[in-house]
Amino acid sequence: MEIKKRQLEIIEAAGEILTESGLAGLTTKNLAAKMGFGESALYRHFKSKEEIIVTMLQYLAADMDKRLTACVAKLEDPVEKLKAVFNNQFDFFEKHPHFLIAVFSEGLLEESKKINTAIMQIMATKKKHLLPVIKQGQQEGIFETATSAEDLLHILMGSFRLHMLQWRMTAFSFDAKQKGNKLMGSILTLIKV
Amino acid sequence: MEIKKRQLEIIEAAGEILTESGLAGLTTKNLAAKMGFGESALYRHFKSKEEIIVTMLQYLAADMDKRLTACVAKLEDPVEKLKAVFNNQFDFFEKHPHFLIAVFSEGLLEESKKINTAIMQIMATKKKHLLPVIKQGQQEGIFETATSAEDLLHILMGSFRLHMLQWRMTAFSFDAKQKGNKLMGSILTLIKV
DNA sequence: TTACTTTGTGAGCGAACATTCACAAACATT
DNA sequence: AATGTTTGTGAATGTTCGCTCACAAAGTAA
Repeated sequence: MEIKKRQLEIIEAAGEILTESGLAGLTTKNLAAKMGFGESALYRHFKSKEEIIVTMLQYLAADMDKRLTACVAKLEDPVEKLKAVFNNQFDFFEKHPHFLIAVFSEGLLEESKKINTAIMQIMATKKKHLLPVIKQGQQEGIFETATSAEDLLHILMGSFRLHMLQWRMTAFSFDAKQKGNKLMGSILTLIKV
Repeated sequence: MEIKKRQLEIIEAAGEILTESGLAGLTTKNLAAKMGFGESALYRHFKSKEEIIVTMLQYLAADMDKRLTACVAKLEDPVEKLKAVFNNQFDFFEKHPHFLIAVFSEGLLEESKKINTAIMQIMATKKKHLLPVIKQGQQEGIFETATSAEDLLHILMGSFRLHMLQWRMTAFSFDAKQKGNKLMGSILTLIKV
């Protein structure tokens, strides 16, 4: 799946609309207006609105996969790895807040089968990177073993998601990176033995 | 705000549609069909579709407020209080899974100002009940004080929300109450001194 | 210059949307 | 039996939706 330059621009515009006006705001009319051309031009680059959304979610999953892989590879300590992963996420969303849809894609659930699959893929990608790190930490005796690795992951991801949601709901009115790193630091302290 | 019997039936039908078909599925046509009458009859009970959604969210907030108040009142121990609160929530959503929209209402964000306000109210209600209990636990030396009460609340609520999301995304395929109580128990153990 | 591909335009399609309105049962009150 | 209120019907409203199509610039390659 290669994404062309113009396609990426459209995807970014779609993300902006979703974040600032919700799903109801994402119409072909609005999207074309934001791109500065007519509605029909959209169909030169995508064959349907559904394809635009699916491509966006797939792009986000692939991008996250790349970022998190690089993030985890260069460190040894599990705690540092986790901190690096979340810091990377905060960085990304601070730079591209319109892609917060990647975190709140539940709003798109049940729109179509393909979209559902793409949403699942994003969550699976995150899990793929974090779970091994947590298990590593448990094996090295750094993290609590009374709670399963899955539950620890659940706590981390749930807290991260709620943090991002509050950031958006307050119209990005606080420093998501600083507050987020502090929060994730607290959690890591809690789950350390 | 008094809700009539027929209005409540409509609200429940709307919740069912939202949970099983998403926001796009909630049309006046579908809603009327589920109620077994024509579209125009809806407007005997509500003056707009927006009013239906807002009333639903307000009803959920009020109902939750009542339930959680009763829940917290009859217990002393903060740990037991929290367990009771979450157990009550699991019970409610097991009985009324179509009202899961109360937890995932972010999907409705930015649909309208009134809807946004109603969503905020639901989150504020939860917070109102849980935060004092956590603070009480900290004062009594039961919960960790290295992490702020707000952060502890954040972890609890974030984990709860993700749990409910996974339950829905897997089509209610596991026992949300049993698994949820286990998860919340783990978290409570983590934050105990 | 010619020919081809890419990317745009603008009018227009049928379908679905929320909402309204004149009207009719059903029901309760007198 | 007569009257008034609730709650339904079914057709129709205008609007917006995603999408198509015949056509035209603009860019590329021979």
